[in-house]
Amino acid sequence: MLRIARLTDHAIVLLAHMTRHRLPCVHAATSLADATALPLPTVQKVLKMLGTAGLVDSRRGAMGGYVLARDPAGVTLDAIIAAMEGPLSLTACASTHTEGCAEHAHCLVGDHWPVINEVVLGALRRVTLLDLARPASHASLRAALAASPA
Amino acid sequence: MLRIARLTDHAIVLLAHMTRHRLPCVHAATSLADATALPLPTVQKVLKMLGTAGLVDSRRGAMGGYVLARDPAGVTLDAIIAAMEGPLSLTACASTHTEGCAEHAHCLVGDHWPVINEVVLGALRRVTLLDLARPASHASLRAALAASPA
DNA sequence: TCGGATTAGGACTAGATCAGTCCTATTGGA
DNA sequence: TCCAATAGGACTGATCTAGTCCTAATCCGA
Repeated sequence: MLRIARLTDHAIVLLAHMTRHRLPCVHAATSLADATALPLPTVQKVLKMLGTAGLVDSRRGAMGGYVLARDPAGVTLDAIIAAMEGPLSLTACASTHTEGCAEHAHCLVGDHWPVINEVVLGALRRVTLLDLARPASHASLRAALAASPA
Repeated sequence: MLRIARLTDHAIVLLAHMTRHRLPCVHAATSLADATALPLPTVQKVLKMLGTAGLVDSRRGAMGGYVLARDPAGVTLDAIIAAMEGPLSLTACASTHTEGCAEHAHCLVGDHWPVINEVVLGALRRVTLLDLARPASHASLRAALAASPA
């Protein structure tokens, strides 16, 4: 467990596809749905969320569609997750560790969550969209991550 | 989001309490429920799961209860999460990346998940129960984690 | 030997969350 | 003016989770 939402997974697939096919620039939701074999309504929903988060730009009207808003090398995995699911917090305490946790008085552990949270976040921040879009051999990704001992 | 289950959070609170109060050795579920202000049935459920996973030992009968099965310094956060939620996998693809993912043919991203999964796992493996049980200032935890750049 | 204390194991229910779908309004180009 | 395409929101069905409860098994002490 501790898994990301499926919509987030879809978002990554879509963003990776847009990264690999940056030439036509504008991708209509329908063409993305075809290319990724995801249901169109779902693709539309995901793209809307990514647009709200500023990860993709949208163009309405005929010949409209979606474009990557930023350089794939600058888009980190944690940003994608945050766009789809809100800011990462392993527990309710992790972000704001005083409120939201009824047992805070008894829960001395709560003090540590923000730190742990930050460590996981750091791991996700080391992966960029460009890494994710690189097909097949993950030698490059592995190398990038090996820089810091896991 | 990307948060751990609440039962896992409870498990950590209980384990941390048992770590801090190792003198009486055997803790009855009732006394743990009192000490942590968690509902008794929930505490029982969590302890049962931790017992199955081998993190605590149980003694039935009068004067029975639960004891830590291992040295808190050797129990890592990822082991606790695994005990409560099964092995960590950020997506269905992450563990066994061929089956379980209907879109695998279109999803070139899937290749990267095991790597990312391992990085997050590594972060969680650096935190021990002893760290979590240490109250107040998380200087020690922060120091332990600072060993590897986040 | 008996009775009370305590865990083991499983089933069950109510609630929350999530994925997916659909509808209507808005926008832009031909 | 019409068609193509996104924007925004509401809605539903399915899935998962937390929490509760019940019965059986076990152990200690009187």
